[in-house]
Amino acid sequence: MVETRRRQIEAVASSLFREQGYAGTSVRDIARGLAIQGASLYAHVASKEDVLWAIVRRAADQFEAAADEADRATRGATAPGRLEALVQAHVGVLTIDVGQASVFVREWRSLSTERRARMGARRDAYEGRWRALIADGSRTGAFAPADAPLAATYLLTALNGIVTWYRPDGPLSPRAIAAEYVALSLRALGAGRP
Amino acid sequence: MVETRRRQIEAVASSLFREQGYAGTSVRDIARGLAIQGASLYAHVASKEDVLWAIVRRAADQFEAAADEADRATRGATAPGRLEALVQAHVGVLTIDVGQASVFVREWRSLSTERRARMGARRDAYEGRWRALIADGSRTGAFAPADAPLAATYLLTALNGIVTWYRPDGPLSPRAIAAEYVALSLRALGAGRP
DNA sequence: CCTACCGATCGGTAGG
DNA sequence: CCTACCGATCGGTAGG
Repeated sequence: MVETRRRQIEAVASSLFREQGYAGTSVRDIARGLAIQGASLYAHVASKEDVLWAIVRRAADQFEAAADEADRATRGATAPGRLEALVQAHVGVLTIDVGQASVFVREWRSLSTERRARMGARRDAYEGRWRALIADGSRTGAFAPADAPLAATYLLTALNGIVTWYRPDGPLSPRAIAAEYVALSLRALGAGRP
Repeated sequence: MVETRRRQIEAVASSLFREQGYAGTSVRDIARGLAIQGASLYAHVASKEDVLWAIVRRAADQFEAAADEADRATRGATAPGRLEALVQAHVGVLTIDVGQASVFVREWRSLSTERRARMGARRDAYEGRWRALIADGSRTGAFAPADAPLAATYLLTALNGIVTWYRPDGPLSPRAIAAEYVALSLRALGAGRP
C-alpha cells in the first residue's frame, strides 16, 4: 500500500508541523511517529519539502472543492446566503483535518521560492472568491458598504484562526463553530441572517 | 550602549523570526543582520531563546499597557465605546512594530516549556479582558447575545491576522485599518457605532 | 567583538 | 525498510 504509507507519513508530518512548525520538525521526528528509521523515510518521499508540498496542495484542493460545491449549491441565492455556505465550507475543511489545515494556513511560507509563489497565487485566487462575493453583496445593498478586500481578509483570518485552538475532542462541534462563525461574519458585513 | 545593542539584536531577530520563524532562523542569521560574527552575539545575549523571550515579553507588556490605557480612557462608557478603544489599542500595538507583534502572535509557542506556560497564562488573561467586555455588553443588551469566549477569539484572531499582511509602506495606514476593523468588529457583535 | 573550536543534529545518499 | 555514513550547519564555549 504505497499510497497508504504516503498518507500516513503526511498525517504524522501534518500534526508535527502544526505543533512545532516545518523548520522545527526533523525528518527523524516524522520517522519516529511511524516507528521507522529516519533514512527509511526516503524510500517513500524524495525530500522533506515534498511532504510539506503534498500536504499544502491537498489542503488547497479541498478548500477549492468545498468552495466550488458551496457556490454550486447556492447559485442564484442572495449574497448572505452564499456567504453562509462559503463560511460553512471553509470551517468544514479547517476542522475535518486541522493538522493539514494548520499547515496550509501557517507553514506554506516555508516552501521553496517557486512553490511558495505558486501556492501564493492559489491562495490569492481563493481569497479573491471572498472579495468578489463581498463586493457583490455591497453593490446590491445586502452588505454594508465596506472595503471588500479588507473585509475578506478580516473574515478569512478570523476563520483560519480556528487552526490555533480547535481540538476534535473539545467542547465545540464543527457545526456549532460554523454556526457561530456564520453569524459573526454576516453581522460583520452588516447583513442579518440570510 | 549595551541596552541599545540589545534592542538592535531584538529588532533584527524580530523581523527574521517573522519572516522565517524562530526555528528557521539561526543565530548566525541574526548576527549577519548586525554585521558581526555568530559567536559575538553571545557577548550580548545568553541564548537564542533569551532573545525570543525578551521580544515576546516586551510585546506582552505593550499590549497590556495599551489595553490599560484604553480601559482608563473609556471608564464608564458603553460596551461598544470601550470595545472600540480596545480594538484601536490592539491594532496600534500590532502595527507600531509588526515584527515584534508577529513574534508575539505566532512564535511564542517556541519558548521552552516553563516560559511557554507563563506566557500562555498572560495571553489568556489578556484574552479574558475581551471576553469580559463582550460578556458585559451582551448582558446589558449592547451586543447581540453570543458565545462571548468564542466571539472574543473570533475578533482577536481577525485582528492578529494583521501581522500576516501589514507592511508600514503599504496603502493602508494603521488608523485606516483600525477604523475598518472597529466597524467590522462592532457589527460582528451586533452593535451599531458607539 | 574576534578566532578557533566543540558535540549534536540536520537533510540526505549508498548499498544492501 | 535497515545500517552505515556524508558534508553542512546548528547553538554555544574558551580564551583572548
